[in-house]
Amino acid sequence: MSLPHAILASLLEKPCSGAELARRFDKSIGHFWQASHQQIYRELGKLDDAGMVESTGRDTGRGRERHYLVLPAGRALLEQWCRSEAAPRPVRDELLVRLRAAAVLGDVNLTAEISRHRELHQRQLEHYQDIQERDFPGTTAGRPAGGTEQDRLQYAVLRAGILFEEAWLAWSAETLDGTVKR
Amino acid sequence: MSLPHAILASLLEKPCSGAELARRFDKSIGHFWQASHQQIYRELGKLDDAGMVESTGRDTGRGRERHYLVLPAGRALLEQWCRSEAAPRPVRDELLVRLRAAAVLGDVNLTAEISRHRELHQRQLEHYQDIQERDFPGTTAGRPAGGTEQDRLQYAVLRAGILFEEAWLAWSAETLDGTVKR
DNA sequence: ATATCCATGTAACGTGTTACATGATTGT
DNA sequence: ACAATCATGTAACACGTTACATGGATAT
Repeated sequence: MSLPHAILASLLEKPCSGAELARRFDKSIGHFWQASHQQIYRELGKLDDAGMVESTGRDTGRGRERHYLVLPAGRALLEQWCRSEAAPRPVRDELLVRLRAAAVLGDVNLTAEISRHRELHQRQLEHYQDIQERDFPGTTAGRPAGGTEQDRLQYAVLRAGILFEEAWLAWSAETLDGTVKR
Repeated sequence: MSLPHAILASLLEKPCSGAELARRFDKSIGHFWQASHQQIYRELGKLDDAGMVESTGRDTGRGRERHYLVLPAGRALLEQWCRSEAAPRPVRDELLVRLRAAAVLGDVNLTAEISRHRELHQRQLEHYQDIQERDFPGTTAGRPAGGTEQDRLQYAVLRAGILFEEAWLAWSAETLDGTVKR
């Protein structure tokens, strides 16, 4: 149940239209909470009905651009959610199910698929590193060169992405090493 | 779309009833692909209708135990799926959304929540390590002490869980260090 | 004017979650 | 007989995905 909150956070940072929100999602929050434009429009509608956001151009219908703005109630909701507790989601990965299935079937070789994933993760890691260079220059590992509390939080989020991709790379390296080459 | 395949793999390993499947799920495949018993019954019904599995005790209705067995068609389906390609799912983590929101709000301290997650991940890691000791004794890191291809695949799956939890621990350590203590 | 693209929106479906209901089994 | 428990199942809903439809804006 974090999509509405992710939307509120993004809108709070900068009010915008649904389409722009969808685009911005792809480039920031979407790195760890994805949503299609249909989901976003749906949630924006609900948030509007609930009085959490305000939309310019009511009753404008289809092709008309609508701008959204977070209302105080929306900010309060986000803050409350932000202070609440939630359990971490367990891992959910299809490739691991495939590995388990291959272990049962006994005659499926997953080397190529693991390599393919490895390259995808490699590319994702490079992407994150590019963002790091752009947004947090002068930082090679650990903590940012300085900056506000907000910078540190943003950096922490990016850092999580980097560490996960690195974990994937480490895993695929040792797995390819152990399952095939020997 | 991997739940039916996860079920097929688990059933192929050992035919059983829906309830037992649900229980076994919690302890093995469920570590990286969770499902409630309702989901499992639903999928078992579909797999049965599709002729992928066979169930003893047709028309037995509610409280009657039903045993399921994978049919050749089911095995073929699993094998085909196992050879297919799929993109890795991007990270999806609520805590990171919270961090982003906190960065926007500016007055929410997430230290306690991060610590709490850290402990949960620590426990999960220990759980995986217990499994490692039990199922792959004599292995401290890297690859198992020997064994069949199937052992190596199973080990790789477990290893993925371990590496992810370690990545979480590394992240939370450096984040707690960078965001608060200074 | 018409082709193209963009923003918004609808519809249908699949997957995941929560709550509850019913029939069998077991223990007392 | 009765309670407790277990296995199976239903219902309703939230979330996510895919495909498509409509209105407006832009360019030729």
